[in-house]
Amino acid sequence: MELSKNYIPNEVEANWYEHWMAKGYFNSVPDEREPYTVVMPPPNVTGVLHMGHCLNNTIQDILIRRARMHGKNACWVPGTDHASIATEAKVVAMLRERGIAKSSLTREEFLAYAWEWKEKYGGIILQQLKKLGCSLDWKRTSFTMDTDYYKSVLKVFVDLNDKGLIYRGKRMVNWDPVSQTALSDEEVIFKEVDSKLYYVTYKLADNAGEGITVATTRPETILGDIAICVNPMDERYKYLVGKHVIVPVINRKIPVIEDEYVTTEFGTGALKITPAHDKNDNMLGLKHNLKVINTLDAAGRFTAEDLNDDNPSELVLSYIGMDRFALRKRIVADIGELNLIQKIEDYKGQVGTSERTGAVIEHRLSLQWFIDMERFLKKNPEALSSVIEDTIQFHPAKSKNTYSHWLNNIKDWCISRQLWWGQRIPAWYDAGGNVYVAETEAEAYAKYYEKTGATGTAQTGLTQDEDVLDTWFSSWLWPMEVFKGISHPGNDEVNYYYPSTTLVTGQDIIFFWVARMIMAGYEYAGQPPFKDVYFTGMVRDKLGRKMSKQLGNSPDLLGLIEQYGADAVRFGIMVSSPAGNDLMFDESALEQGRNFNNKLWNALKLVKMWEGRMGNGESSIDQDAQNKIDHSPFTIDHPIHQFATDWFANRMTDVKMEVDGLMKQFRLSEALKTIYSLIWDDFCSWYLEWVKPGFEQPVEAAVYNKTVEFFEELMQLLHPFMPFITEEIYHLLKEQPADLCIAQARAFEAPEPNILAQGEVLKKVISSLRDARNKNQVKPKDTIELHIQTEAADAYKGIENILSKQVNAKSITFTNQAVANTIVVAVEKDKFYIESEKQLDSAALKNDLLKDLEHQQNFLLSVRKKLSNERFVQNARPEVIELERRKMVDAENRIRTIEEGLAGLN
RNA sequence: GGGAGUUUAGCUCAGCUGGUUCAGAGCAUCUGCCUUACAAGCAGAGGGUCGGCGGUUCGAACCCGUCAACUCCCACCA
Repeated sequence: MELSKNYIPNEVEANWYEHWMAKGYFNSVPDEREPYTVVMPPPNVTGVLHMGHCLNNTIQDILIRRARMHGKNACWVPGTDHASIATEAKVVAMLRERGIAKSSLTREEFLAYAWEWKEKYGGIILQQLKKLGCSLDWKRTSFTMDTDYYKSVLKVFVDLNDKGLIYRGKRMVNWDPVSQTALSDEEVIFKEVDSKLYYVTYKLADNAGEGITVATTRPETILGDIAICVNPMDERYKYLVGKHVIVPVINRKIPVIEDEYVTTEFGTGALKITPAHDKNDNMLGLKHNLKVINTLDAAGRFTAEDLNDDNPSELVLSYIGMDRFALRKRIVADIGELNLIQKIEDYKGQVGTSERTGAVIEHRLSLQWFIDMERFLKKNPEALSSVIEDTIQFHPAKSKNTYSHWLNNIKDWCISRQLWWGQRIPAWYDAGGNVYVAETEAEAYAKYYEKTGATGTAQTGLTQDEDVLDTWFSSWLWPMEVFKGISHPGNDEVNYYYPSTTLVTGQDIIFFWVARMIMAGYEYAGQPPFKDVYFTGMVRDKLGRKMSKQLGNSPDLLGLIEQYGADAVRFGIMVSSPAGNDLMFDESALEQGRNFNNKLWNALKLVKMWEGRMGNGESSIDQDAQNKIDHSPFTIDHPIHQFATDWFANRMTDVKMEVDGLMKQFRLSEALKTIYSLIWDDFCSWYLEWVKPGFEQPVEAAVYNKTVEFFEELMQLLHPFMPFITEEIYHLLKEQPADLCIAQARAFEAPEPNILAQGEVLKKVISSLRDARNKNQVKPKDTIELHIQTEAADAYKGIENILSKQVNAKSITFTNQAVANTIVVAVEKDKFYIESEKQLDSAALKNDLLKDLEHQQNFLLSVRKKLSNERFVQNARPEVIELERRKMVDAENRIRTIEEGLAGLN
């Protein structure tokens, strides 16, 4: 079979994915094996695959594939989140494009459009994950508005309500005037903006010649002012307390009150109170029993509905319908006309914006549903302790701080949203305003009848709450409800798969999602939803900037997969991905991945070449010796390739152990790098070169078989990271009884340290000799004669053939003394003399040796100094001292060698 | 304002319990090679006062103090 020059991923990848799917490898059903469960953080149903998803899902796939290959029943559940605000916004935009206003539709009509949209575009992102190779159990694909899921959300709402953990109340909430809904505190993002601080004077009601000046960033709210507040300690304003002032433009008469809340240092020390539009003002308003005058409607436009008592002027009436920002400008101008603006300062302030729409949020007094978080936590103290005590392990652990800080300062969770797309709140109201919370309308009526004594079947008299629930109020049930643990509690699936094993998610949703899943887990399952949480950082561009549409710096992931192959993309993102830290994405990492693919491909080509010309002679590998604990391969009696195969077998085991350790610690990036280096350096650069037969020479059958076996194992080790090419090579290597995807890792014994050490010495000897050749301009093609001065000549005879091949020596001889006019190389205690036909530049050689000599002498000096330090000898551990002694001896030997070399140079 | 983190080669980062010749890797750079698996490659090399200062210790990239720079999270002094 002819293999192409380079590896071409595209076709291979699609075929393998199809094959795996056809074989049903990704489908999990409960069995006697230990489960390894991962629930995918459900992306927004409207989402498109981006680098963050790529990182996140690659990590999950690595964990899942590795678990699948290590005897676990691996189950990775895909799905999407209905994302009420984001999706509703998209649907509204789509309707607008079609010339349809949301307001012209009924709820049912709108939802029909929304579902239509969902069916059409929802789940594109899941399809894209297939391109990345994600081994998801597609049969389990879930959606947070699936019928059962929907019911489970209502069930939880009703349950929490029955338990008294939910309440409805008129509170100041974060209001998004664009999507016109309330938001939870977590959905508000504060941004620093340049704004102005306006100093506005309010004249005294009984003395227009005098006034009090306040500083405000929001002059448009002046029309809702109900008091001026000063600090009781503030001598400047003492005399004004109790008097009245006139609100500019609206001419409302309001009192000057006092409260310690006011800071004397800020602005003028006088604060205007607008209880309808500011959280703190609202708090003060409640405290001082002030009236609330609302001046903005749901869309953030001026409304005069509350101003009837003020007999608003034509001017004020002309503001009606004006947007808050336009109104600000207008009012500043109008107050300016009245000469009541003292000054305007530049001011940097924090402004809350909506996480979903970016709109500047308003504070708005409205009737909303809340969860009483403090009580919830009191009932479920494990939500905090499990993380602190590592029942749930966070990786990196530093996230524990963030987590516990949030829980310790928890605020009530506003769970109602003034939207249509989502789970409609299962609360019904009668004409008297009484509320009936029930899972179904029928049950609500039952309660209604019971309470009111009304009879009949006519089911009228109740109206359902118009609002839906916060998206996170459904996703916090995700790890349970994907196995129907809420809708069908105690079923076999949830019993088997829950708690899930590992959650992989972004640091940014630790409060939104992770914390709440943990809380729900304890409340509804009495168990944490997962054992480990791996937090990924944010993917940034190579300049460290966030990826954003505006900057145009977010790469087209599918394009990258097309260009480099999915394996290369996976490699690229993982190799540059330190756990828990942000990742600077650089396309050059993908190139590295592609090059790695190619390297693997070429190693395959080499091995396949041997297949055709395998020697039929006696094996030079003693198969039995592989199993014996006889690791003195430097011995002459051993066949010529014994050392190479023995060494690599041990080296591979060594790496497997290391990788096991790294994976346990979730150090995936390092695990990958370790495997990469095992394959590229140890396998390709060393092992294959060592056993590679000369040009057109046959290869020993035993070496060939060993090599194929090694190659298979390497593919197995790498498969979770780069599933496609490994499966491809695995099958091209030889006829396989099964697929790599489900191949089970073999048990292995700890490697033999001696042979590993010998391998390292051999590498070092080869590198040093090559370096010496290089430095002395001995061309690669020029052969040399190598003389070795060693006490272990026998040992070198076992690897003579490797050595001579690797340094292009036509002869190797052993000697007891320095060889004149040669290049001297010292490795450990052994000396190597390179004899070459090339004229040696003895001056340069001498120079190099002198430099080395100086370095060694300095080193020796420092070691001797250390050893002569009594306190060191007294305090240091014996092995440390022994080590220093050895260093000293080594250095002395080297110095002697160098001196001999110098002498030989005449 | 509070808290957490980071600072090691030109860049991105490892460096776990203070002690191997420990100052590392990848990328980039330089030198030499089109050597029949691979130029998307091979063989080598150079490059760092481990942010500054002080301390603990026989010994510090690592522990402590302090200063500096940067990052993130939390918190609406209008």
